[in-house]
Amino acid sequence: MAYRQTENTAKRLAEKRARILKAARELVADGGWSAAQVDSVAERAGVATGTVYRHWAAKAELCAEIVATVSAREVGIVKAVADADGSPLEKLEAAIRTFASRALRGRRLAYALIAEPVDPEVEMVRLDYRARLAHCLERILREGIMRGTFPRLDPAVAAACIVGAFMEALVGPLAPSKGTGARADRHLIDQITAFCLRASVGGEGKA
Amino acid sequence: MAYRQTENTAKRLAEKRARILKAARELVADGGWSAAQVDSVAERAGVATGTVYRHWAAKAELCAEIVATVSAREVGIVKAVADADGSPLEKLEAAIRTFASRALRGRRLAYALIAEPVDPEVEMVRLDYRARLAHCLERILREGIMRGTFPRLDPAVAAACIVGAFMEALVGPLAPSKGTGARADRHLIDQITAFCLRASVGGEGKA
DNA sequence: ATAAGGTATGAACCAGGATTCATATCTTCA
DNA sequence: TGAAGATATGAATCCTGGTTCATACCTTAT
Repeated sequence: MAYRQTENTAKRLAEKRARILKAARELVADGGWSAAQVDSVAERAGVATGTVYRHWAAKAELCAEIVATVSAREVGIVKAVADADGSPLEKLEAAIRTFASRALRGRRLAYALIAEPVDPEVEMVRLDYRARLAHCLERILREGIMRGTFPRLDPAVAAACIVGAFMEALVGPLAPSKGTGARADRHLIDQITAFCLRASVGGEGKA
Repeated sequence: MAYRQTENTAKRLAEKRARILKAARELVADGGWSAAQVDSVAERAGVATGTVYRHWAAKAELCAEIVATVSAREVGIVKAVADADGSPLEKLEAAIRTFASRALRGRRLAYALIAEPVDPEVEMVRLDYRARLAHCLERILREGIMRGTFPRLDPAVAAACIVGAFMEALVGPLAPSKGTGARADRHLIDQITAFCLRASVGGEGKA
């Protein structure tokens, strides 16, 4: 035997992988999925086209990983909110506000992750994203129902409704080309939050 | 001159066009967009591939027309509800219930229209669909706000939220392969409706 | 009946982007 | 240093569906 992958090599490999992933994410983040062609990704990452296939068996897997990575981050943040102390009401509000304001910051990427057409394999990861998000909210809702803060609603359905509500209300303003200001963003976030809280609380929401 | 399109010919043309459109719609309705390849559509309609291009300049236009047609029907129904007599609250409830139950009937088609990936050009028509739907709801909300039934919410945002809420809550159960029963459907519709009403009314909703 | 001009056909063509793979380069280790 | 094994390269290839177009067929009006 005259070669055995050394630790260093492994590290270099990993770095290259990360570089490619990052390049792809950046391309998506400012040109949407269609900007992330394998050739462009490779070029931006400074590697040859074929190299990409040394790390992912197919482009769809690379894309799926992007969605998974980014969404894991977002879900993590929302989850942290859900796990923090505070009343269910406060947590619900914080979760929604946090998600919405982050989405409005990284508009193009958020749009790609939330609404832009992708191929089915990637779509599945996206659905999973929503499901995870909904799951976080569902936990908050359950807690609130037990404590009597929220009425007897089906927490699974309500959670899905909340996710849908803020994503849909966000999509328009997120859409590439639709420019908006900080003022409008704030208003939007307030309205979305208020809507979801009213829906969950059933009255005592801040209207 | 030895030929001028006669009334009869025009009618035949129109019929053929309709046949193609119908074939395409049916294919989408049970296999989703990917089942509606030009060749398959043509075959099902009993015409040659090229004939399709005599009626639409590109496939995307055909697809767009399908979305436009079907969604116009749905929007029409919701609009009728919005225009009927009744309190804003009743109308809002009726609109949501109607939409949801119809979607659950034509599951595959509804899924294709609501959630399945399509190419950008068609996507625009889909967004338009949602916008129209939102518009109907917005009118109801405005009326309710004026009458004091609903709190001071931004009707545009709230309408988007409602559309998003019910579509998202519907998508899971609509997804091809996910089988569900009439009982579950009813429960889902009730929950979605209750959610949206609470969000709009802010208290006196039926919980 | 037939010329003139629509309409239909479907096999061939094409575009665009994902994949491959023979070749070159780089790493390790005796 | 050099053989053996890994990795990287990127031009060539493949694939999938949409689109075209030369040809054949139908209608109409004389």
